[in-house]
Amino acid sequence: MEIYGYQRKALHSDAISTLPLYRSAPPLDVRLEDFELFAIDRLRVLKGISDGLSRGKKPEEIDNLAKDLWKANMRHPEASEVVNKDIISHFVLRLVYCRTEDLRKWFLSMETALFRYRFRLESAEAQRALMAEFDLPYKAVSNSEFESMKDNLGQVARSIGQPLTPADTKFYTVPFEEVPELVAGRRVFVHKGHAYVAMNQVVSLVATQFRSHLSKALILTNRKWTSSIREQEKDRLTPIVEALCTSYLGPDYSEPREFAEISIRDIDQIAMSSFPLCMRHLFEKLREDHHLKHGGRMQLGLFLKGVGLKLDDALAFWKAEFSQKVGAERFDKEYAYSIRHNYGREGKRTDYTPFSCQKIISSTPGVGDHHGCPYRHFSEENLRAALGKMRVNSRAVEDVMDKVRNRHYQLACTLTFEAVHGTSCDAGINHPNQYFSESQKVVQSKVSI
RNA sequence: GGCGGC
DNA sequence: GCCGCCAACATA
Ligand code: SF4
Repeated sequence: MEIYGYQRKALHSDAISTLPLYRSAPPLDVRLEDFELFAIDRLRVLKGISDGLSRGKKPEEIDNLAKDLWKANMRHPEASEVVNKDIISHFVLRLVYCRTEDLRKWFLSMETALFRYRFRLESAEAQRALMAEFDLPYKAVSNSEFESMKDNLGQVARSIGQPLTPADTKFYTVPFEEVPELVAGRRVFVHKGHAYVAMNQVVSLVATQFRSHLSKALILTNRKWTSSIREQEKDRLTPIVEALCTSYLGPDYSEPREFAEISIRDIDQIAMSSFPLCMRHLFEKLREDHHLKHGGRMQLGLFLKGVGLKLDDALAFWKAEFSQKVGAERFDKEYAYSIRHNYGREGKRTDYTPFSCQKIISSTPGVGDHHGCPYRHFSEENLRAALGKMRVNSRAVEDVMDKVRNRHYQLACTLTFEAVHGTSCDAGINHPNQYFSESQKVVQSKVSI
């Protein structure tokens, strides 16, 4: 419809698939209030996925999450309206999330994650139709062909750490020049000019397409919005869009508290994926010894507060460990007060800021202490071992050690961050909580590629 | 961990 | 032996 400057066209894939590609704008024969209701429902889904990602949930957990969220929010009493709701809600949210770089990025990631999950559920024919829409000329590998290639395919699969399971035998072929990265990385078997691409790889490629299309569309929408739509829809859509913008369901830093909550259940996953080495080490020692000395409790405790662990959860978390060592009653007596105090609930009621890198680096841990900065306070041997556990490749380890020798501990930490996440960190690391939130950003957008 | 109170 | 109170400080 010309409101969005798109032409209305039939969705080819509609006939067999319920997963739209959102390439054409929706017809507007919907009650105005439904625009908003639909959009809010979809927002709940995206927000839920976003939360799941930032809690370090694994891909299959995200799948389940997406499934539940979709079921819970995107129903419609009339079956025929389900697809409509899907499309309308998507386009309304485009208007809401097109306006800034950050909003676009968030929306893009969440929509892509959602798409990826839904794509996998489609039938083989529907998937092919969708791929055709994206000009991905893939051909399914027949059973007999698969059998004859089985050994070769299995070998490649094993070499990239994803051995074939009897259940998952879906492969596609494509002219090998279509997938240069996969070929270059030897992640696919190539035979007679054709690359044999596994289903999960196909999903990634399709998702990438989806992502890039949507990304461009969002930029376009942004322009149209500011230039014409906002004015044109002054009495209809615009108020709705504006209301949704300030909605409490927004992404990231718009809602510092509510959004960032971390629960005890997924704290281990998050520690693995996003804690800087100093905190990771404290965390592991705590789990191992069920105890930390004062300096460690301080450093880790405030950090966790900064990460979004609420007071009650913090108390439960520390108690669960400490009581194994000193007993619950002694925990209540000797440690609980101090935790509440750190959260600003006792005495002067100051909500203390977590320690910075400088503070940590200049601390002087004694024997039996586990706080401090590993780059500064670990022996070379221990540091190497620790970096190995974070799966930093040996090339990067040497770079890190080099910085350490020159006493550039924060730079060493930054290099570690970059090696672990495969992203550059131009800002540099100067606060553990900054490391954390920077890491979360990467983890979030990475999963949905 | 430090300081302080009984 | 019982207990209270304190420290911190990045940041888009
Ligand atoms: S540089 Fe900062 S964040 Fe990194 S380990 Fe040292 S103290 Fe922790």
